[in-house]
Amino acid sequence: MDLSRTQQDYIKAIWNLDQLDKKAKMKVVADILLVKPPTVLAMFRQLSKLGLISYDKREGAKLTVAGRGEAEQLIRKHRLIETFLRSVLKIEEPLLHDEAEKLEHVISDQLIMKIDEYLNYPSTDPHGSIIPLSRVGDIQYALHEVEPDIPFKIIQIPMAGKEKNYCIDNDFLPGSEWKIKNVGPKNESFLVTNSEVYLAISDHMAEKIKVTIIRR
Amino acid sequence: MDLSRTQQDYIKAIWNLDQLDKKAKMKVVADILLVKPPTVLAMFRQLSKLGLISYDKREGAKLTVAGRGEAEQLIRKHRLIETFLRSVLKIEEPLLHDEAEKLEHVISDQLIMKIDEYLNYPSTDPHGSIIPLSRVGDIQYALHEVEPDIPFKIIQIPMAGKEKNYCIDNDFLPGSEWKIKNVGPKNESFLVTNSEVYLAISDHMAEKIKVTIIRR
DNA sequence: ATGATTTATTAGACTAGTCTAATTATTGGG
DNA sequence: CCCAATAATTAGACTAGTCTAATAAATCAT
Repeated sequence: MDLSRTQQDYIKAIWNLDQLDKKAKMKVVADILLVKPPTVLAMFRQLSKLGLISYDKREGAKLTVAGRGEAEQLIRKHRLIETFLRSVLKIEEPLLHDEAEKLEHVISDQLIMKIDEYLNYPSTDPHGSIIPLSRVGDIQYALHEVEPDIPFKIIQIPMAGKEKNYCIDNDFLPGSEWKIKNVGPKNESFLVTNSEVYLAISDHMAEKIKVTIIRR
Repeated sequence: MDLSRTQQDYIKAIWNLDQLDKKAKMKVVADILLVKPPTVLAMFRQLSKLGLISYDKREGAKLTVAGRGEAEQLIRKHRLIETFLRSVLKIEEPLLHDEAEKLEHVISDQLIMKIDEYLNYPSTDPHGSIIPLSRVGDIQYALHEVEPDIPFKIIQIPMAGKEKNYCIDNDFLPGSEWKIKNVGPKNESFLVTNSEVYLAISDHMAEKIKVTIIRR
């Protein structure tokens, strides 16, 4: 969805309160995020408009399914980052938490995938908290965003003419599963394979092709 | 000094141009940072006011000593991060650069020290570029050499008698952090503050007091 | 050296996120 | 049940970073 750092902070605060069975009332959220109530109100309205929360004066803010998804991807990043910094660099609290708090907002899905892989897909963080699963599979990427060797499924190929025929001729079609084997030196082409054939895809095409990551 | 992410980007752009022996003209910087010239002008003025650059229409922007220090700390972080991500996670270009570009703005000095230690103090990054040395805390100045509004930490106060008591009574002690608020008309006294109290220090004392600049 | 092109500057406006001060709603204790 | 305390909301303003459109200055090519 692409939320601002600020929006992410509010979503997380609401999620955290929910975990504690507390209502995300305006005053409470304001105190947590060190802002004033009118600021929170403005942000609640913004997040409602985005379909991430519903807000009611007496119930406080509640995450929608979409909102919870966003929150859990952030929590996932936070906990993977803590696990990583702890295991590699032996970072301890409180630095551990503080750094994760900043890093979770800037580390990409791609890098988080690598970290997850490096840690061998841990299910809990250094505090024993559960690391939410990646929502990969729900998230759509353009083909050129996918890391080499990560298997993906094609969702959509909005092509026409010669390009379309090229895809059809090679069974490079929605529903089929491939992975990137190699990327050209200037990112100008992608060598993909379905473990039967190899196929070259130009950056121009790669940017338009929608895929989703496959979880095994 | 505590620059915004945006300010950091401008400082880095100017530093990079300087490395290529190119003048940091407005148009050029605008194109690099994907903004329009008036935006760059506004930022150049802001950075001049902060004492980080000097700007002249035909010469472009030039980093001051302070500005170059800031730039090099950023470059240092960038290169250490790239080295780290490469060596631990085997991240490759272009992801490597993109992530470092974001991480360098949020990773603390403390964490960078840990990374530096983990990597055993490397002198070059994966591309062979030299990693600038940390400057935090390494250069010692006499108090009277420090610029106004630059925060510093006291290292040593070789005083005795009344002068010593004056320092002790006012918590003006090694380890504490201050900055110069004002300098007397003939450089004969320095008004310093720790944002709680103000204190007058004579030039005679100022010449003996050893401090180090704090860069945050 | 002068007119055309490019670059720099000014003026004024917009957005996101924040604030304060004033007002309106809600709630909980006698 | 009423009123005082607390919470929510409105209105209006500020800052940092950005923009566009118009003007001024510099540079460059003949």
